[in-house]
Amino acid sequence: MARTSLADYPCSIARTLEVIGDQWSFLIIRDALVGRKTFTDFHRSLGVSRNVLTQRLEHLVENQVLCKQPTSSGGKRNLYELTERGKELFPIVVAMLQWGDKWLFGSMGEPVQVLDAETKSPVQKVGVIARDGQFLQSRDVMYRTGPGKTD
Amino acid sequence: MARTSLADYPCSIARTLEVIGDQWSFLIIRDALVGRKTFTDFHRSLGVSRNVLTQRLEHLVENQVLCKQPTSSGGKRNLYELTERGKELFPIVVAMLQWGDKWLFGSMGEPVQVLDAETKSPVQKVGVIARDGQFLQSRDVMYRTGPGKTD
DNA sequence: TTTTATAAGTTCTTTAAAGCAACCATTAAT
DNA sequence: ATTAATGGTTGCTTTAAAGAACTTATAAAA
Repeated sequence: MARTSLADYPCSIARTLEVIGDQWSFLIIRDALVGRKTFTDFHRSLGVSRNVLTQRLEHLVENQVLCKQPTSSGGKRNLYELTERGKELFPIVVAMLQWGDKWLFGSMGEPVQVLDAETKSPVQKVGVIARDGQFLQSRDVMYRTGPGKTD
Repeated sequence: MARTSLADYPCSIARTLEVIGDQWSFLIIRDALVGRKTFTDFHRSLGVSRNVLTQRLEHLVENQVLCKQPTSSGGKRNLYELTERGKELFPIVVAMLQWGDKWLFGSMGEPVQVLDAETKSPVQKVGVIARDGQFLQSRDVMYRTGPGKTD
């Protein structure tokens, strides 16, 4: 049967997953973050089937993560670029990258480094930081119902 | 056809997605982070079908994100708890939560707040931070091939 | 102590989606 | 003018997700 839609779950994580929570969407965003823009770029990079790629791009455009712009030359050719909303997925992508580096690449070291473009030094580890600047682990936090809680 | 396996992609993001990159795995981890441990807890919370849940739990155990412990009473009853590896997914989950709060909940405000348990104040926004402490956007970074790059 | 309920799966059927390949219409290069 | 590349679309096959029914074991209730 069809995958369950998470769009109406009263949970930001579930709703986020509804937008970007499949493998291809996520990898498209990764690709977009490093500058890929065309259908063929994505297709070659990912090895995803073309119909699925079409569908995913459409879905990301609908959800305003990407915007689709016809190229100057007109015709069918389009460019897919990250919107502001899409660009703000950046910390999630870097956090996943770092987690994979640490736990899935063992001794080889990371395949790609993320650097501050100005200073050329690697970025810090993405983490959850308290108001007072302390790094927090999952055991250091609690959860409270916020204003948008509906049920 | 079967979903393409990303396990051998030379990319930490792809490999991470192979471990946690479907909707249910992610939500299981969210649930585990807030303390849920049993099959039924997960099932009730997620509304996922039981066979799929079985499969996902197994996959997460295989990938050492969860560990499966028989309860003291013996029998079939198990507890699924996050390993260290699993707990380190915390920043990813919080980053997704915050993104969803900002972009998918509009005026209602966030449904759940994450607080520093000690001070009871909300945590900071998860972000990519440079060595010198500056918050970086996606346009502020560059990527470089690291030691683990194979092709 | 028999019945009932709950937990944790397993199995089966249906249906939707992923993968593959072939096809098509434009645009760009030769 | 011909060929190749781009950006898809269409149709087929296979797989996996959803849903419900069934199983076995433990715990609780009567």
